[in-house]
Amino acid sequence: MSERPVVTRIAPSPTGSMHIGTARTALFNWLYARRMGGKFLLRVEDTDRERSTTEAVQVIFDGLGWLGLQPDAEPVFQAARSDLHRAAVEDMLARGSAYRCYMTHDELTTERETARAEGRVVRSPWRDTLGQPHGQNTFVVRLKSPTEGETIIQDQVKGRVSFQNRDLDDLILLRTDGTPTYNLAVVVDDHEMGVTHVIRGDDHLNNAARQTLIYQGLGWEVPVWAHLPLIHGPDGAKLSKRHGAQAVSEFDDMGYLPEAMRNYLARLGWGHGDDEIFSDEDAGKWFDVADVVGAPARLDWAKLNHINNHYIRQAEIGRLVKLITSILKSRDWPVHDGDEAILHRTIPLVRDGAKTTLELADAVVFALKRRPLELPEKILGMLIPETRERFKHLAVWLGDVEDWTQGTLEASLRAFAENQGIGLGKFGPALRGILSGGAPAPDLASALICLGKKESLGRIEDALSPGA
RNA sequence: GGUCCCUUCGUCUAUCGGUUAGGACGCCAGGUUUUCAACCUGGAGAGAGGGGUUCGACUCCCCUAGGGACUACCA
Repeated sequence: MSERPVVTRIAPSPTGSMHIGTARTALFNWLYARRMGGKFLLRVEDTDRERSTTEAVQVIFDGLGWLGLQPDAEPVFQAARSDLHRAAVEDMLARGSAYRCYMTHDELTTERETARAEGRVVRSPWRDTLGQPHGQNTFVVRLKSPTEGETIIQDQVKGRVSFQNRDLDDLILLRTDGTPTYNLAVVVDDHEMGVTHVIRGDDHLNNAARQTLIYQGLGWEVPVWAHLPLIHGPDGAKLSKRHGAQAVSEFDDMGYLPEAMRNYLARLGWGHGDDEIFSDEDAGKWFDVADVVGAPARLDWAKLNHINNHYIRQAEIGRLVKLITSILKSRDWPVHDGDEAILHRTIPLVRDGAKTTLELADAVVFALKRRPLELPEKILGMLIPETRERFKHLAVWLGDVEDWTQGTLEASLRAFAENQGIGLGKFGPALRGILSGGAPAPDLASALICLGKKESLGRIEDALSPGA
């Protein structure tokens, strides 16, 4: 289409939270820019000064940063560019593709009602009154859009979409206070920023027609459009709070890894053959907006969990140690100095079943407990005299194990069971209980490794001492 | 009301006129087993409905139904 290098952008407005749909739109823009060797830009649509606090803007930066979707240039702030927007309107006025409309609010309301009743679009009487002198000075500037013919959107996702121009009204470009409206600002900014591909939610598909008219009124080249279907909740309704999460930060809080989110979000509305788990590099090589599915996709927690589990298994242990430590601290769990080493050997042994880092944190607390452990009734109940006797032998038996490793410990435990003439099931549950204090714990050999020899024997000893 | 978009297993998708309609998640059954999980094996499960076009339609066209977006001097 265009010989220029590809430039994509994400243009969120600072609302105080970053919707997961916005995140996916950002991802697709980012991936497409990578695929085409182009640039991915960020524009903050902060023209609503009420909501656009610095905190709200920061939420966008944080969300993008967490997801690892860094823009390739400094962010652009829309509110700072109103001079540009106004200049563009002046130009349109000069070209005759825009006009001043002096309708009052009341007149507008009446016109809107009759227009609706007549099944047509709102029309301003000022549209064809050239250079009309007027007493009052309040006016808006409207786009003088064609009333015949049709406007075609060649959309990369939706295909060819046509609109009858008679159905498109003369939208307002400049308000009575002289500030630019959204549709105008978007067009001017995208043009100014050199955006070649507008990839955004399909709630803007209708706007694309109007914006095309603005481009034409300005004599500018229309960008390539790609309108992505929205993300819905598991029930098919628009994703909202009641579906569990909506904002990017919530996914972070729930223990999802950014790379898992990227992988999952990429698969939501897009596919590449049978590939399910893939790297950013692969996605960057494969992704094409033209391959995006046209229908809205539903958020599926089970699948997200599965992918997150995959990436938790892949993650570097040191990184997980940091993540888990901060989760524990946020839960007011007393993290001690030596705990980092414990986490380093515990995480690899318990991560396989963790769907989120929150679950990983749960899986790790048994190893972090301090002696003497408080044993729940259920475990105490298992410690009948016969079992206590057996654990005395076991303590000695394990005390003799020099090589405190998985294979050796497993063999040792089995040998002990055999030596006692019983099955592992006879004392395994009780042993796990006194080692973990009732908290979730992995298989016995793993649990022993997580705790280390000294701590393991200590916990057994505690359970056997009369005071326990 | 008007304009526009969407419709393959429960979910995400593959298929781009000719396939036993494939994969993944989930689910069910079995195996393994010291809890939970993980893991291994197997299984059930889909083209919204109706018309066309065609030798042949999930794929192209039309209608219906059902979802959704937009319809602000909000973005």
